[in-house]
Amino acid sequence: MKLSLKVEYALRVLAQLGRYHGGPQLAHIEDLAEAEDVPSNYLVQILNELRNGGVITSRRGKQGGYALTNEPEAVSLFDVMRVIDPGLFANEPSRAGQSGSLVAEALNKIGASFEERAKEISIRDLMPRDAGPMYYI
Amino acid sequence: MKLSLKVEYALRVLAQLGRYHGGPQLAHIEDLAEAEDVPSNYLVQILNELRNGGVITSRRGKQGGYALTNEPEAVSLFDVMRVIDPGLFANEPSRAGQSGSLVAEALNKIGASFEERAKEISIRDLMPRDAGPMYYI
DNA sequence: GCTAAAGTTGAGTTCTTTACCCAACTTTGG
DNA sequence: CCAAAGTTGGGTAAAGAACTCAACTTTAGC
Repeated sequence: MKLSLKVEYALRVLAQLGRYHGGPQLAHIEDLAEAEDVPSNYLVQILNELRNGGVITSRRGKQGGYALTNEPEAVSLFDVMRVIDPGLFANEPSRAGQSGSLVAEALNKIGASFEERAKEISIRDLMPRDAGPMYYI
Repeated sequence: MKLSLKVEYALRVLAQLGRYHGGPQLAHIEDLAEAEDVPSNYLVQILNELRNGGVITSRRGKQGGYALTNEPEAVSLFDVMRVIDPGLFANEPSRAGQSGSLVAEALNKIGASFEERAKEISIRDLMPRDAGPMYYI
């Protein structure tokens, strides 16, 4: 399942934001980058897309940072992938050639079950079970 | 489900070879390319990989051509994808970062159901139901 | 109001992969 | 022997992936 690094990065970072969820502090780019081992310069782009996609919110300035928009259990991997890698779900296979339509139909079936599965897993599932919300005192 | 054109081409051509299956004639590159609307220069490569992967057999010289190695119902889309686009199933997601392993686990689950579905569909499913074997008299 | 710490924006870069093309070679039936 | 087929290996243009960088804006707190 050739998924892009970008998607992996996004999911790891969202899992990390999940740990911050419920706590009083916003997460900083540099902290996220370090905790999840993602190049911070690249992470900037990813966080931007997640914000434009409504998955996270941000605050500028001192005491700024990032947070999940919704509860971790309300955000599926599908939601994230749709924002980060839209081509993953958008593109229809071509129906050219004599067998084009039957092939397209078969590939769509596979794609549908992929999509379905991605909808069943949430950001909550990427967080350690035992950990409650993280408070930094 | 971002699948490569190459995979689509391969499936269309195999569907076409399915139509030849049971008949006395071998399929020629040019005929396959035209029937399934695949660039013949590129198709050469694809057929080569399918042969090296054991999915099809070939004969050289005059009266040469290509044919399926096995019955169409015995070849799954998974078998084809594994040969044409090995990276699709081979690569493990990285476990770096604090959330790496949970993310990898989740992505593997999605990958597994993708793989499973691909195994359930065969070349036979890409052929028109009503058509028996094609005989060219 | 300054200032330093944050996020914001947009452009640029390097590397790999994809989707091809082409020419020279080998095999084989008639 | 020769023409029609597959075989092999090289090459290439365009796109995408994975970053990097610099200049800008916002905001808390003194």
